[in-house]
Amino acid sequence: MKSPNRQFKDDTYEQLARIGKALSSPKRLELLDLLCQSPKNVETLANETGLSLANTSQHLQTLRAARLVESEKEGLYVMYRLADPMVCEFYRSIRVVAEQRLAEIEWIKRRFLAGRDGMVPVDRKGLIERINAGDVTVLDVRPAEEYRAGHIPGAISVPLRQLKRVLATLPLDGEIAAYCRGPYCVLSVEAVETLRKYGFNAFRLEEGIQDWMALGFSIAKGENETATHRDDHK
Amino acid sequence: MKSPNRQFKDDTYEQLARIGKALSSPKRLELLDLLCQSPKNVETLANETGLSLANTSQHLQTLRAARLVESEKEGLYVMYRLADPMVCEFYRSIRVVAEQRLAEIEWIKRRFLAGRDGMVPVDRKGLIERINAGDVTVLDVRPAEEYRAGHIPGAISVPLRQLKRVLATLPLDGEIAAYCRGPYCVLSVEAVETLRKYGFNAFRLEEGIQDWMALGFSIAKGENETATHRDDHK
DNA sequence: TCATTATTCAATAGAATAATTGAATAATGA
DNA sequence: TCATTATTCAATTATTCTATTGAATAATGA
Repeated sequence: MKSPNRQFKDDTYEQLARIGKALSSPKRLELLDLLCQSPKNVETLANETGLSLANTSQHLQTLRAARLVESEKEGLYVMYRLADPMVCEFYRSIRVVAEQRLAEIEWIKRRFLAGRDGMVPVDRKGLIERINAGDVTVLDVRPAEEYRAGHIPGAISVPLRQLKRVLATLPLDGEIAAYCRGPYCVLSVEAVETLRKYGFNAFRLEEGIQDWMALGFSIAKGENETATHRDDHK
Repeated sequence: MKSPNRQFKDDTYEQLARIGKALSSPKRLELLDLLCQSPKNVETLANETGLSLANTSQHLQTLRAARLVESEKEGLYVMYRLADPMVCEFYRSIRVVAEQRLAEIEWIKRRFLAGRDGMVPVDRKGLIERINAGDVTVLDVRPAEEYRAGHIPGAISVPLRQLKRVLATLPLDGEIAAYCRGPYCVLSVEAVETLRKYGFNAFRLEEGIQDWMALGFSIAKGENETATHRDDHK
């Protein structure tokens, strides 16, 4: 009964909606956010998101059906990764649109940071300049694996759990910036709280590695520089 | 029971998902596509999409709830428009991701164009160059209103229904390119079919005005140049 | 004022989606 | 081979979404 024109449009927009549907669940967006950092197995993703294993698996399969992620069996684990770096850019563009259009996001952020010591709104532009100039010690407080997959050049990998252990090696006189996965990740907030408690002059860098790239800066990949850094301070 | 961290994340991704949900329905994507061309009232949108009025209204309200579109009462009509030009860019980015990731879209396109005369795969790059050089007569076959809201510089507004009426004014010896709303719009396909039937050397330009802008080219706005053009040929 | 037109609202039924549970599968190493 | 571990599958329930219908609202002009 449908005209061929109508059929063509229906079929086509139906395909576009596959992408939209994949992005219509908060948990799937969180999974994408995590996968933008580095490939991960199902259990890791389940732990990070607070979803059950079966549920995580189902969401991942939905994302895979929309061809936004791919999976590969590696030994006993199934590793999920973005199907294409463009997916990460696209996720970022949703984030940007949402932040521009939905004032609620700003409120939620404020409410969360209010009372938290990591808060203090920083002159971000100045901070980024000082970081690029190498005037600031930069800590990458994500899991080491994510650091390896890509980090801000010169940043030191200090997964949050190890922070207390390396406090002694950090400069008490200079500035310290901590960053993590991006604006919705709270690792850096906690890192800054700890650092301040111990008297460091620490700030949170809201930008994650993807934002850093989007700002046009280069990134570094590969091994943890923690050890090296520790040696420097021995 | 939830930790503040978890609550923050849940709240935030819930907001992002508002955008995703808005994009999870084929019909809403089609509505966005149409609104990227120019503001429109509910009835026009209902006719273009084949939705009932009430249903169209509901979908539009969903889009408005996600702050992707805005509405304003103008006399007896309610005009809907994009809330921000960035929404159009964002819609385009979904389209690009979908076309890159979902091979199905290419199949659907091929299936539709197979047997249609508008098909003939054109050397698009060459065509665009010739258009920019002014070597091609370019027809904008969308409704006049959309032409007014923005068109390819030098293009002539010939809404599809008026095509037969202006055939006599078109050059039989040169090339003619027809474009419309973009790759999922079939106005230009029909225009090219008609033009060829009457012996013109006509091609379809798949790019819509948004794609044209994304290619870095300028656009023109304002009045219909049809009359002027007709005068040229009198 | 009343009739007309464009749009929205409200209620409903059917379809699709998400989370949960427990069972099934597949790779690994004992 | 068997037990273990990681993941997926299948079935169920609760929830949310979509399309439809008919009534309600709001602006317009007779």
